[in-house]
Amino acid sequence: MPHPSQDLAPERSLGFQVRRCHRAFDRVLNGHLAPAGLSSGFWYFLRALWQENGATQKRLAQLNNVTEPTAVAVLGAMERLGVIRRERNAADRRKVNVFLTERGDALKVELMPTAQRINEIAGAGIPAADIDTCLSVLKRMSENLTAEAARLQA
Amino acid sequence: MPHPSQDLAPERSLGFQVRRCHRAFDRVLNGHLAPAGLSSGFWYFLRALWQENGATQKRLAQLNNVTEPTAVAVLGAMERLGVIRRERNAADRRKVNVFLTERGDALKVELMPTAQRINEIAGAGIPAADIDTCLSVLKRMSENLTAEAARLQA
DNA sequence: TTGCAAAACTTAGATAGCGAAGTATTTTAC
DNA sequence: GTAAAATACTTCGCTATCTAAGTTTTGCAA
Repeated sequence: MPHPSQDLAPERSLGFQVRRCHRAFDRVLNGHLAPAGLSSGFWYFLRALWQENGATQKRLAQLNNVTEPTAVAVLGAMERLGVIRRERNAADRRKVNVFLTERGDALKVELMPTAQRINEIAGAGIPAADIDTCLSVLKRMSENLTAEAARLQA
Repeated sequence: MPHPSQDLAPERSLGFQVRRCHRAFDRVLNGHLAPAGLSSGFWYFLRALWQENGATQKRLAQLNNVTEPTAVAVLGAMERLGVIRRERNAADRRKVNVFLTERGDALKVELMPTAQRINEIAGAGIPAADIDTCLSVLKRMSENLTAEAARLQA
């Protein structure tokens, strides 16, 4: 029987620490993006588009690990701001392809160094091997939990 | 000079993997709580109250790593649902102490095993030593980023 | 002792995320 | 060749989160 206090210790809880770390990343990302008039939600879609310009909304949602309604909302805001352009696919009219505008493309040069800097700040003073371990644990946990979410759905 | 594709690889990005993992945790937590009529936002406040029943809202926000307006919103919903009770502090009338109701207290028995189960699912197949490393890296990153957020503020 | 600063909470308005349900288009199956 | 199923997107309504600004209460200092 574990000691009662262990049951509750958030320090030892993966869920708690992941959430806490996510909130910290999000705050810093927003803090760096706000001066440019951007919000953290844009970042992940921009990165996906720098890799796959012209991707469909569904594809972008997948790359980004968000649902389609979220993608619709964020991409709508991005379109209104003029960083992307949406184009109905001629061959399959169910699809919408998303393209960066000139302005959206230009943000890459501006934002990539910022993102790298944030990752550097986050990892400051941590051995590279430990960071690699952490990355692979996070990846495996995401997979485990995604499988569980699918199981719950069914 | 790193290879261009490395710049963008989300797999290697701490921010990306933390966010992805957080979303996965949140989905599974919601999936387990929804049948009980609860949402994931309640969980962290309930756990804090199981440890410090009667804490002030400010204290709960700190334990939970959220801002005070967030605490107000979530605790308001919890009060409407009848799992907590708010009481103006007599000695210092600026403070509001938050207490679990009988119902809120009873949720502990129901929910703690669920939370432990979710952490077990997340960590399935991962060596304990790697999980410990991950936990300490996450903690350190949170600290690094919180310091940076404070620096940005100033 | 009064007046100003700090503390704790609240309100207002915004963004990001979700599930459920709806629409239009394409594919599949008979 | 048409009906049903699947796909891609959208809409709707909700929760959680933030920042900025406002209120009330307390404490400190001239």
